[in-house]
Amino acid sequence: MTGRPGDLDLDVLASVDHGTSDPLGEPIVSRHVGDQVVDRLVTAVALGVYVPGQRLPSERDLAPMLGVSRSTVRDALRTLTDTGYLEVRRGRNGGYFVLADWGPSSAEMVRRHLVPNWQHFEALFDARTLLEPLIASTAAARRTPADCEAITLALHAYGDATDREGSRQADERLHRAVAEATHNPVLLGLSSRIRSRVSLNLGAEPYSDQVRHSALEQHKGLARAVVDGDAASAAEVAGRHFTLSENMIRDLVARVRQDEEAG
Amino acid sequence: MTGRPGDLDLDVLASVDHGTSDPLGEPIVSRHVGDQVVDRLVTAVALGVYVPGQRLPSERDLAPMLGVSRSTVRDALRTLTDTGYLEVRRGRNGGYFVLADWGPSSAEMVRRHLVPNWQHFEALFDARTLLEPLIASTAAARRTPADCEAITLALHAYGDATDREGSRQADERLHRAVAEATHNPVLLGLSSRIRSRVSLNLGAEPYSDQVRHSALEQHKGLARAVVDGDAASAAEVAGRHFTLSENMIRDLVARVRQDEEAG
DNA sequence: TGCAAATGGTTTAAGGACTGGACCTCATAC
DNA sequence: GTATGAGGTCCAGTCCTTAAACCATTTGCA
Repeated sequence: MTGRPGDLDLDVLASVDHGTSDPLGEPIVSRHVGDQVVDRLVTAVALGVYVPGQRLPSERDLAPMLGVSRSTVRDALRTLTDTGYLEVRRGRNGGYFVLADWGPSSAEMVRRHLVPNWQHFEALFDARTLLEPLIASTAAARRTPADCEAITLALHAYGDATDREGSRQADERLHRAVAEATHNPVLLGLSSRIRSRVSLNLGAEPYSDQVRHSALEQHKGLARAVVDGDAASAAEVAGRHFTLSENMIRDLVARVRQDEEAG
Repeated sequence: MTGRPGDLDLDVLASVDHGTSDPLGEPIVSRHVGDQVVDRLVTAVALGVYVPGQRLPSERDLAPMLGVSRSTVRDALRTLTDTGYLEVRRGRNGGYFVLADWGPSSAEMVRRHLVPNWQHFEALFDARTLLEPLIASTAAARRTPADCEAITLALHAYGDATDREGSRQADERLHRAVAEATHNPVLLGLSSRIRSRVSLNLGAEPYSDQVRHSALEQHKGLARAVVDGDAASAAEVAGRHFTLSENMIRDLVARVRQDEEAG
């Protein structure tokens, strides 16, 4: 998040990575409060807390929510507006609105974010494909009746979703419900952060009726396995689910790269 | 790391946790550069990069290493000295020296850090007991000849270690070598951070000849399984290994708590 | 029709964190 | 005994952040 506008998020994994090699050695980058606000807002949108077209809370409301001054919030919102992620309207009923087009398959997005950081994403997807099965099986082993209810509700919401936005929100909600069933805050945070990292740079994963259909099936399978307490099956389904999504993104990037070489 | 001296590290998991619940809502805490320097230094010692009695690099050397000004480094070193983690000597051949006693079973340490944050540790140990088997089995599946060599060397170093400090360093090295064999930076960072979080608040895990003996056996088993490419066995050994260490710490805290109630 | 309200936009003063550099003090190796 | 390599002190300047007051624009509603 350090950097010129139009260049958000080169430090993919900054929060997940770092500390990897020896503790000294790597220079310290100061995390300005302003940058952190930008991060939070982007994450909120990435996770579907605010959907395209929706109005964010007003500057005066966000400031206390985030525990920073209004000026700082303004800076962050300004950055996001300049970058083209938000639109600002003045006057009563004005505010900052999430723009629709920082979406998924925009080839521009892929070219700007995915391709240059592809090795980060390789690592991220790989980790996800390893971690999510663990989370799923742990959830299956530990779920309570309340968890089962939440998972079931989320699953139904996913079935009911009609558009991409709805699907994304429901997807987030379901996976979150599963992660919550592990009753371990570390795993929950991990899963949540990985998911936001992914969707944050993708807007959303590739989407089509066919994809949605198989995702729905997998989600059903995942939910059932967790609710049934079948850890092995939960892990297996989760593995397939995230491998599928990994492959789709791989294809997407490959296509864009081909276009790049061709054009 | 925000806080009065003598109270380092109340935010266990801050880097592993956070982002858990909704992205807004939680107030932003500014991560001063100075605090980050403290973090790095503590981590470095926790991971055994600098051992008790050893001299840290001079202020003037640390500044460029960490990419901050000397004044900032001084602040951090000052904090650590005030807290009793470092000792400072002036004059030629002076410098900051790691003190011996912010070690392990110091009941004071346990009382001050472990007990008040016990729920964090529960979560942390739980996560570790879940994640390390995954890391071990992944390592077993992906290890290269070079990895095997590193693991074998680390194992020998562990066998050769005679004192607690040596054991700790060798332990760190072995587990790191295993994590490296996953060839996934996310997992490596995760494992590394969890380990530093643990040893950072413990100084070291409980230690005795008997413990050392069974740990050595487990380390041998782990190394063999990874080198042999036996993923299932690697996971199983890792699970037992970290469960053991979890239980030892649980006992330690239980004892201190009893003393507290009794005394 | 016009005023009140809600929202973004602007300005300013003050405090704090960091930087960078100059200079001082201390202990010891040579 | 002195040069050297450490920490200790001070300071001017920059940038970030806060806090608070006030301006400008739109819209709902009386």
